[in-house]
Amino acid sequence: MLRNLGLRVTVPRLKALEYVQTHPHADADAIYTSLALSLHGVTRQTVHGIVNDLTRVGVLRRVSLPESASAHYETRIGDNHHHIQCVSCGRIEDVDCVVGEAPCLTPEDTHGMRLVEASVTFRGVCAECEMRNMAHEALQPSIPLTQSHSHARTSPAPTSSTIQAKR
Amino acid sequence: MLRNLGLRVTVPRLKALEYVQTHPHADADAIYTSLALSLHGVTRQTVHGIVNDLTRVGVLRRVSLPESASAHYETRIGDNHHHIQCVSCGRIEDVDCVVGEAPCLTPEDTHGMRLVEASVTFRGVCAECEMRNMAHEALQPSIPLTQSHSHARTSPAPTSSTIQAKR
DNA sequence: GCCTTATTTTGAATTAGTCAAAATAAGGGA
DNA sequence: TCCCTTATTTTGACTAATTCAAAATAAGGC
Repeated sequence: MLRNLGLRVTVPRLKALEYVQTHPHADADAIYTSLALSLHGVTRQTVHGIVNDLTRVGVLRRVSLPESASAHYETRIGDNHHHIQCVSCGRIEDVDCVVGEAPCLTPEDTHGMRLVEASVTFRGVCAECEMRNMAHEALQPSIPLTQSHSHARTSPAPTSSTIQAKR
Repeated sequence: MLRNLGLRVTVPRLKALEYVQTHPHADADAIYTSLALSLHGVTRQTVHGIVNDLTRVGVLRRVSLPESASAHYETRIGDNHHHIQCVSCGRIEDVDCVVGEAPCLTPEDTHGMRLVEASVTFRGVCAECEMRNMAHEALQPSIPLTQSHSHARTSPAPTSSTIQAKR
């Protein structure tokens, strides 16, 4: 499978591929953690090398989402499907098909660029986070008038750091 | 303007805002470089604090694009416009949304999530890069059969590092 | 003009990822 | 099957983007 793409078949590559197949949208760190369990010497660099190679030959697809600092990988390629991500916990799901105005997917003005791809990312709030946020709001019914970034934090706001922590 | 959003009006904030207004899609580092010219003590942390605050109150919009490691900021908010980015040089342009309001597209299956927004990102190749790439192809007409990530690089491939270098 | 407290500054840490050289191992050819 | 070439992995250092926390500063309501 890898061989006729010009890549040698190695244990780390196969394990990484298997992991992404069973864990769609895994990031490099998750793959590393998984590989480290069975192989003793693997490092993050190895994983980065692998995902870069596999992405280049088209076995993996790299997905960058606004709520995640790290790139995610998936084996489902070829169908240009999209993603929906919870802005609160970072959960990612596939979206097979979108409905809406076609013009939204064909820009009127490309500013002289040749279009390669249109990727749609939906940002949402998953049921669990919605629930959790409601509970919080019940305790803090009104929006404070003043709030700063470093002090006077209103709540343990589920920012991207929370998302990272979920890994 | 900032005052009735619960934020104090400070010189760094005003300068940062002014810079983003005149330089749409600026990233934190570009803002920092600009501020450092006129203000002597500003640091990157200050800029991050500012853009975080201004984004939170809705004066700025944070834009994360696949080809850029860093976040970009813009003052054009409220109209739900999209972006097209050159995959080669990282240049970003606005693409107007025909619908104009938040979710201009909706997924067939939201996987139980409440939809917040559909962000559409177009990836393309700008005219200049197209030109440059053609010149390169003329020199290297065929794709090598085997290629690795660390050695045997085919060309100074315009990856994201190239984009970073543009800053 | 003072005082509270939001902002900025200072300094250190974290996360994601890259680069390069040395060691290892895949797999085509003898 | 063994050897040799060279792709891949390992080792180690490094960069970029961003965050965290405590101390110093300054906005703006009184």
